[in-house]
Amino acid sequence: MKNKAITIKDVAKQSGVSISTVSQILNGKSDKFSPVTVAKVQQAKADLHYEPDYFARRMIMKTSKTIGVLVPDITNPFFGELIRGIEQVLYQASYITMLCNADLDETKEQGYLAELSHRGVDGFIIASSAVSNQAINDILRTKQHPFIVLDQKKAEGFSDAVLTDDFEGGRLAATHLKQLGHQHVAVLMPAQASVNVQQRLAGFKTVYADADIDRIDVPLSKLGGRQAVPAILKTAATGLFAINDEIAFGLYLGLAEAGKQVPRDYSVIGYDNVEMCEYVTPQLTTIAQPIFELGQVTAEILLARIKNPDQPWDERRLPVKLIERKSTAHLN
Amino acid sequence: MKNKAITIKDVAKQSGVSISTVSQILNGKSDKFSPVTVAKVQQAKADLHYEPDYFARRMIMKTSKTIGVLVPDITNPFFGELIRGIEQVLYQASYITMLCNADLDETKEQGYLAELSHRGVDGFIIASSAVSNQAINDILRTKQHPFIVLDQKKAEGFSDAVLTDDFEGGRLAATHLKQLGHQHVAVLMPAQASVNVQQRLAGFKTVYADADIDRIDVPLSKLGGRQAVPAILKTAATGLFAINDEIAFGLYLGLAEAGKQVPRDYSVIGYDNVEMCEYVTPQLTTIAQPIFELGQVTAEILLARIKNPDQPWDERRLPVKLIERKSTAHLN
DNA sequence: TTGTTCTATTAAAACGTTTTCATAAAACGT
DNA sequence: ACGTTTTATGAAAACGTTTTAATAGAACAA
Repeated sequence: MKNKAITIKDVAKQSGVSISTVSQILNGKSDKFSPVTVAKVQQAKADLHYEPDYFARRMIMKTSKTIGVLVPDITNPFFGELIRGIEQVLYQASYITMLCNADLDETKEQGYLAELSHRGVDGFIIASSAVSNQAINDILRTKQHPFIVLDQKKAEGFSDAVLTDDFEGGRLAATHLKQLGHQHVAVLMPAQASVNVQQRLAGFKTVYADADIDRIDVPLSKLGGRQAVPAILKTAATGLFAINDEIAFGLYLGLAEAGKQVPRDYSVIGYDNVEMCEYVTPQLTTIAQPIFELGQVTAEILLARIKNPDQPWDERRLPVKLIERKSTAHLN
Repeated sequence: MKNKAITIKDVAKQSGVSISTVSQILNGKSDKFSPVTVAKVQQAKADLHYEPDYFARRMIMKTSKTIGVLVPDITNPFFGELIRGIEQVLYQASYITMLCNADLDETKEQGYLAELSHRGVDGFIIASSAVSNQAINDILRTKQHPFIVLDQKKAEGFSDAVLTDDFEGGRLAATHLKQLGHQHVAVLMPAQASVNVQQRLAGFKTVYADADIDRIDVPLSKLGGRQAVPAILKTAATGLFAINDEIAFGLYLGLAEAGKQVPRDYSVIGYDNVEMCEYVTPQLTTIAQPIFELGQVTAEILLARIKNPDQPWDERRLPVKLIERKSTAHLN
């Protein structure tokens, strides 16, 4: 770590000029200096393999070229894909991604948020629904950190937002099920869901009456879906709307364990269109979000805000579509 | 970002003591000062919500309480689980994880490595097999960064290492297939595989003769497995050893597309025991690595090395076991 | 009393940069 | 030839900490 680190002073000495000359030349102000001086400095830099000290530099610059990204569950491939999108544009803008996995633990999430703030990241992307508005206000808003939170309907116009058309997604899922003749359906989602998930339900309800919907509380995981099956069997539902694909995968196993077949006994439709949907049997019908693009757009908006903090709030809404595969069928 | 940031100077002024007094009290040297002074400082700190500037502090301390983690493909649930393990112990030691996703791109990987080094992370965990020894030497070894690379048989004893018993894993897979009566088998793995993958093959070969093995080159992805199926059909193999679960999942789809059934027509066995194995139909027989634990141990070893840079090299080998499920069956 | 050891505190140096402002030399205009 | 602008460079201030060494006073020992 401390292999007698070489500093700007060494470069200055080696090239026979002053420290400030070196600094300026190395920071793009070369045209203010004579070509020969510039050359000497470049040479010395190369010879010594000099790299400016990150911390010293940032102490003055007040910018770290780093974005903090907070996800709730890195194990969920949805977030994997999202991160890929985010990272792609961040990388090109030569920002580095500081990824933190809250692991569905709110305390941990708060801790990371504080820690990231503390470390002076230039901006935040929060893909975690557990984080409270309280925390956002305390840590981000008051410190005037640029940030953007995903999966969250912006209640008030005090931030940028990128969201997918969750309402339409819910509606799409419902009409598909209805068209297949399912009179009674169950929707599987967490008890206290994030706003975007609630939107899906709202859209769903434009098609099915409350009386025809059984809501079943499940955590957003495969295990959640699997364990929900006994509850499902008690209902009259034949169509199952899993609020994300993970739950749907769990349903597959739970249903199989109960001796039920998809789509003969139950039609199931997921949400997200994770890559795995295509590889599971039967292939999962689902509502596709443009996950990778979602990540890209999010990063772009954040970068834009950092560059120009005073621009008007931006809101981007991404489309959603039904992908019909083999897990839904006509009721007979 | 710069809401007239409050510095240690403000705290000093407010509590009527000197800067250095504040600094020392806030850094655990409280017992050198009178209780009343300590109280005043604590109070002022609380009142002002003072937090020491990260960069100023690190400039002197030369330690960032940060570990850089490099993974090749964040989309692969194996790495998701691995990261969870790593992060769990790092978090408890109040280190923060700086996660970078190389996205199977070697250039990007190098770039991240350099950038992380540049930013003075305290140590590296490299779970990426693409990174060359060349790069490791250039960036890590010469700068004396503590690091540990996973998925890599340590060729020379110049670093810590944690590895799973890949050789045994391969052997286990092979004997299972053999016991089921499969005379001819195919193994699916990348053309130039990392050392750990090669070990799996080596173990596999202790059971099957070269003549009975068809090696098929595939990338380590679902798509890879799927596209390998035509090649498989041309061989006499009835048992399929996918070098990781992702490939196996791909196989499922590819086989189905070719009108073949698992395990009736082909027995397939995977590697890793990713959570999804259980949720896929038929459930995937696989070689289980203790993924989460692997992450934990890795982080622990790295932390130990950071704390005590001169301790002898540590090498940990984790066990592996066969998980028999529904994707393998007796040949008839 | 007087020298000596503690005790509580602080001034100042250091960390490695960037940036601002001053300055000497050179070029220019008349 | 003389004042004025331009050009090339460097000295020093700043960034916000931690750490080291110094200091004044109190407590103590003889």
